[in-house]
Amino acid sequence: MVQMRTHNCGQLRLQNAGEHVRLVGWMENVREVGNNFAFVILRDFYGTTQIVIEFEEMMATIKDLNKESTIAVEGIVRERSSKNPKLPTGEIEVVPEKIEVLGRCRYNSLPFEINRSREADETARLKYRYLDLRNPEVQANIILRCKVVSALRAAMADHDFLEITTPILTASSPEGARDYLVPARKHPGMFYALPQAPQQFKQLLMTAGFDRYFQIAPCFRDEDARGDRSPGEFYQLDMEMAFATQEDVFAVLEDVLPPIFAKYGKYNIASQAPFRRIAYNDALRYYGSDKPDLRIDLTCKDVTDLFKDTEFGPFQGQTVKAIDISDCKLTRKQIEKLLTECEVQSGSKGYWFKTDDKGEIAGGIAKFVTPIKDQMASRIDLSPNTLVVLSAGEYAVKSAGVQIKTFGAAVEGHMDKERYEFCWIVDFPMYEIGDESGELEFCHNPFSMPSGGLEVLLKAERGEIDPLSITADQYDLVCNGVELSSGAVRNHDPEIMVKAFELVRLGEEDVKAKFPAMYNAFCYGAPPHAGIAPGVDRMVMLLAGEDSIREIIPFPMNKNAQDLMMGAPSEVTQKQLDELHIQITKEEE
RNA sequence: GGCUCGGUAGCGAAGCUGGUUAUCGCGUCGGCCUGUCACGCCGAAGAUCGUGGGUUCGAGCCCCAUCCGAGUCGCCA
Repeated sequence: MVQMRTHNCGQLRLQNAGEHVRLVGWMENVREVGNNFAFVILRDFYGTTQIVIEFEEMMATIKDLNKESTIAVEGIVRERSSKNPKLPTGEIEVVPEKIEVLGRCRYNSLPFEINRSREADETARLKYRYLDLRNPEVQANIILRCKVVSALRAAMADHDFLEITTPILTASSPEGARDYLVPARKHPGMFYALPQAPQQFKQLLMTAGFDRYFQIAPCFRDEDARGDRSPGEFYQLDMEMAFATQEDVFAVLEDVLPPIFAKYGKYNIASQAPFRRIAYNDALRYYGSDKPDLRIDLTCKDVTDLFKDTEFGPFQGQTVKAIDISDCKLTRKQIEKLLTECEVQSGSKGYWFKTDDKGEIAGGIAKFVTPIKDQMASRIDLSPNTLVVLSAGEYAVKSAGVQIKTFGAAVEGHMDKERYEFCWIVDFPMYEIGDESGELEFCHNPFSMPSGGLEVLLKAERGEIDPLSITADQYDLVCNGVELSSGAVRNHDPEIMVKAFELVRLGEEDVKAKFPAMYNAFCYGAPPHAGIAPGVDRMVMLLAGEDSIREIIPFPMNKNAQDLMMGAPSEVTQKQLDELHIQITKEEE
């Protein structure tokens, strides 16, 4: 009985010299040196090993093969006469007695070069993802993902969480994103939906008496993609705890995440527990964003009152925010280029001035700042060589947020990239005035417990407080400016639920109609519970230091939610459609 | 759907103010080379410049339309 292999390609060392071995793998490269002399690089999952071809007969076998064919090599391990210290197996080589072809690569030109696949056109990479993934660099991200998922599972189990799977075919939910629908064969005209998150199931598990639940949960949302958002499907570390508070949830993740970030992250410095808590309103006030990047030391200051009597048109009667950036060596041209970048992203114009070597105000809108220099200096740092970037108007806050991230990354000395900075954003508003309706609406989701419970809602109902001032026990986990996760203390009390709905002109019937299972379940005695669901893909993306979420997904779809490799979505047969009682109507031209 | 950027041999790029034979690197094929390791040297093949129309004596380059891709906004509790 012949073994497929005795060793892998990353394994052999000098002490193996003289052993008879059998290796298998892909023929990565052939370096011919002389007539009947060549080096073949054999690659498998574990590494590469050099094979020396010294005879005519074997040379013929090799020459007959295209690169990336799979072969088996049987032979003797030998100490190299010229070693390569850069390679783990660089001290040895294998002298083959027999070479066997296992899987012929039928093409002598590949859609891209394996070891440079990351530079190739993304469409080609996705279509030939199985070749792209042969690149050890690309493979490394998937390996990292596996390790991180295992570590998360182990850590959650350590904290006494049970992994419980929840249905993939479920009911369409009226809240949130667009659902993926699945026609029900046995129920003409009816549909299942793929879950946007196991939200309701996990809350029902709490109601059922499970104390700590988690799941590496697939979630499906039919929304457009982004660099950090995969279209269609993604994974969450979904968790929920019964009889728990916000701080209980924080404590679990503050315990689970830092060691994993420290061990698997590209950068090995990660903030430790407790993570900073920043109120939603403060996050906007100081960072212009509800997902601040705390690696950046810049904050924005309100200078609206200083420009009360300004002659500068764009600032007249507007909110004005300023960001002071010390020790800035950017030229005028560079500053304006960055400002333009910010404008594209935030959709509103930015302004600037700076202080020169002597601390005099110069450049940009200097003319309008000089008269109020002293007041300005009491508000922000105006020491020499400080750049001040400003934004004004309705979107001043958001614009300032973009400016902080852009200039923070561009101006030297204001951002330590090589670390992971976590923070909790807390005290989210419960309600907001809807853009379209102009009326009070839920700000995020209606499952969250309003801080202060029923009492607060009643006060708002009686007009004693502004409903917009009500906050929810809801929180986001943010890392390096990336929203990793949203969570909340849930509203487990049917009475408070109905009252919360009444404030947005809905009532008990709406709650029952929208969330029948949960509403009914909560009427049988529910535990107070809280949870969160960090995005696994985004976490791995941060750990790998990648900018595109597709780099850490084994088989990603493209921006248009197509799987180019499998050819999905695709048309189906008429028979399939008939069974599902589905008729296709052609879109009119 | 809006905006921005892009599409040039199998792959990655260059291509000036429109000018005659469209460059360069990698890969492929052939030759040389017995210690390479991103091997080296010599040579060759390989391009409807995304597509369609227009301007022009002349278009990879300018104009119009259109397709495809990426980023971003909308959207995503």
